[in-house]
Amino acid sequence: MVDETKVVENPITIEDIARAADVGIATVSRTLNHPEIVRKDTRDKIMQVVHELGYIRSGAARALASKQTFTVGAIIPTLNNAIFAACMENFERVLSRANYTLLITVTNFDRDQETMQLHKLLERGVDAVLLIGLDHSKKSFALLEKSKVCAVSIFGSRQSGKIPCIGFDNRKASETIVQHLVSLGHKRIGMIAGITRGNDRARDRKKGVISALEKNNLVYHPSLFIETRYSHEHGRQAFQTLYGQKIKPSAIICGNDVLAMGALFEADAHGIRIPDQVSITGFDNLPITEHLKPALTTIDVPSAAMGVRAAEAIVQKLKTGEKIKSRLLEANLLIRNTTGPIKV
Amino acid sequence: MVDETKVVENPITIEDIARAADVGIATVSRTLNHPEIVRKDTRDKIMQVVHELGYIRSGAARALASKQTFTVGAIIPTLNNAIFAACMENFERVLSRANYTLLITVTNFDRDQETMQLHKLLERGVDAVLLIGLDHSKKSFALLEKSKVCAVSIFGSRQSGKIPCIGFDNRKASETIVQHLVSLGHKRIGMIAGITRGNDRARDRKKGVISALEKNNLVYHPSLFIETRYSHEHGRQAFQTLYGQKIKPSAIICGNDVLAMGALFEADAHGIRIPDQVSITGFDNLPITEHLKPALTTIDVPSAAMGVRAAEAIVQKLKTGEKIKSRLLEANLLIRNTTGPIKV
DNA sequence: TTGAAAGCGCTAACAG
DNA sequence: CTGTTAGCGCTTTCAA
Repeated sequence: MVDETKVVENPITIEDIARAADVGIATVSRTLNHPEIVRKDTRDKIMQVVHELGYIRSGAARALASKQTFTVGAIIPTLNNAIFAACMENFERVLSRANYTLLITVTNFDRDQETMQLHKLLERGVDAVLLIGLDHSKKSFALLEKSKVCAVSIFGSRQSGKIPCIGFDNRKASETIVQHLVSLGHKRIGMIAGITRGNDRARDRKKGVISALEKNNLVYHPSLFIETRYSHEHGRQAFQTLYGQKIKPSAIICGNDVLAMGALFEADAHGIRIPDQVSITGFDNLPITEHLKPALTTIDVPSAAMGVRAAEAIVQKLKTGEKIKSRLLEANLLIRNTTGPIKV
Repeated sequence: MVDETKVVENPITIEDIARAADVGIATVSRTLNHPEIVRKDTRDKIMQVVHELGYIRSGAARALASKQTFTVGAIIPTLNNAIFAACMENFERVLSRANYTLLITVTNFDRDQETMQLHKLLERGVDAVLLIGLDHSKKSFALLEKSKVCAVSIFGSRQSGKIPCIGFDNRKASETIVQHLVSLGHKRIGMIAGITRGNDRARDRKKGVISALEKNNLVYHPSLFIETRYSHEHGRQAFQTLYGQKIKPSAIICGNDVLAMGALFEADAHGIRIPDQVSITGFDNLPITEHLKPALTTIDVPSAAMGVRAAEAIVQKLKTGEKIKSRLLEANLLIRNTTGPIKV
């Protein structure tokens, strides 16, 4: 704790302002928090002093006295996927406008990590927490319940009873993909899924594919279903594995766009024509996918909307106490050029 | 402030622990902060109670009493560019391991916005601040100076005297690109630059190109230099503009990879062969660029390294008071397949 | 409208 | 090694 730099970080306090403006500290506090209940001239005088002295309020003291930090925590798997980054960007923007600051922590898809992060956020006194999906550790749920902190989940499908969820139906979206493929005549369908353990979104996407397969009386070939981490490289590798099978799938559904792009790249590298030889689908609709050639058929996940809605709901709740309602947004299939009729 | 939900957020306090463990509150505080100076059995007893009661420390009270929040703020232009997202991911990881939490705010390349965000972070009592580049408002610098908060800048080139900078030489990197192009015989070189106003990185990259052009006795055609926002769409558009000129450039240098990809997409859409008809270069080395076909020639910006180094330096400084040294990291040219010899 | 004063929950001397 | 106590800077009754 030896540190000459942190001496008197922000020496000037509300008392200094009060003294300089010749008023009581309560009045200063009031003009800062509820200007309308302070007479205009005292208020003006105070604000002038505030600016002159470059006063910066102590959030810590404020939080301690008021039990509010004007801070919201988000616990996300990673920032390395544009889908989360975009979502956070919007989430932050809305929060920021309402004067909240965003605390971000990353779990790297590890639930225990998530629990620890949640604990830390709670210590920091966040007024609300944003979580991804519904798959959380018992301890996390216990913490949420005990702390009674305002919590919202996004990206998830189910209307979990535990915390309100502003998401979309991952499973249904997957089924839409299968339906589309089936309508093109595909029968032997494979999948490059994300790791489903501890990830309800990945699991729902996979389940959706399997159930839609069965609904269409198509056989589900476990050997054509690979689970792998989200990266271009893993997508490429998985594609190679699938396409290396004696009986190749005519269509490959990918758990997200990153995986799909990996598959596309690998196909391209081997001169495999898409969609003539294999159809490929993604999931997320990353901005770049529409520019690819062929443009990726994918699910348009409402990531920005979820970020915005979640932030709005949180701000609303924090301001008025209005309960947050779960809500399912649209996630539509975008048919582009990586899927096509099966060739006989 | 009417809100039945925020009643008794975390009712249990250090006093409850002290009482339940039959010790003084100071001892509880000690076992939580400096366990080594507490006798093992009292410590154990206390920790047991802590876990039993699910005690969560009040960061606000801690901060108020100790003048430390264990919180670091980052002010970045956007999360929508993978280069920043990746950098933040690494920054957060290192901070998190040292028990710091990351506060992220986004400016959307607006300096006034940045100043406001900085002010907010300072109110929140961040122990340190991360900034992008060296181009900040006077007010921002004043705030930094006055608050004496630990600040670090990344992505910048210059060894600014104001705040330590862990970056790389944007200008030199640009010159390398020109050099490469010149060695391939290119003479008529254009550029799709980012908006340089309020953005020293974009400015340095552009300056580097211009000065290298002059060094090589090539003429700088202002009409071949476009400044535009960072997006695929703007890249495409700018490419179209440049390639629509009566005398087309034989090489186009892009201010970042997003712009370069836009150019690539647009060229592709018009059947313009890269690099046969035009050479194109990027800047950043986004993960996807190596998978593109043709793979993008670009500058390998050490974004992850900057995130890690900055976080390490901050943690070090906060722990030991050790001053943060500015440092320039390597940013090398990656010659891939979007650049080739000029055809006569 | 304003001021005085009582905490908010914790850390860090200080004394034992 | 442990307990007592004085704040940290602010919000918020409660009176005036």
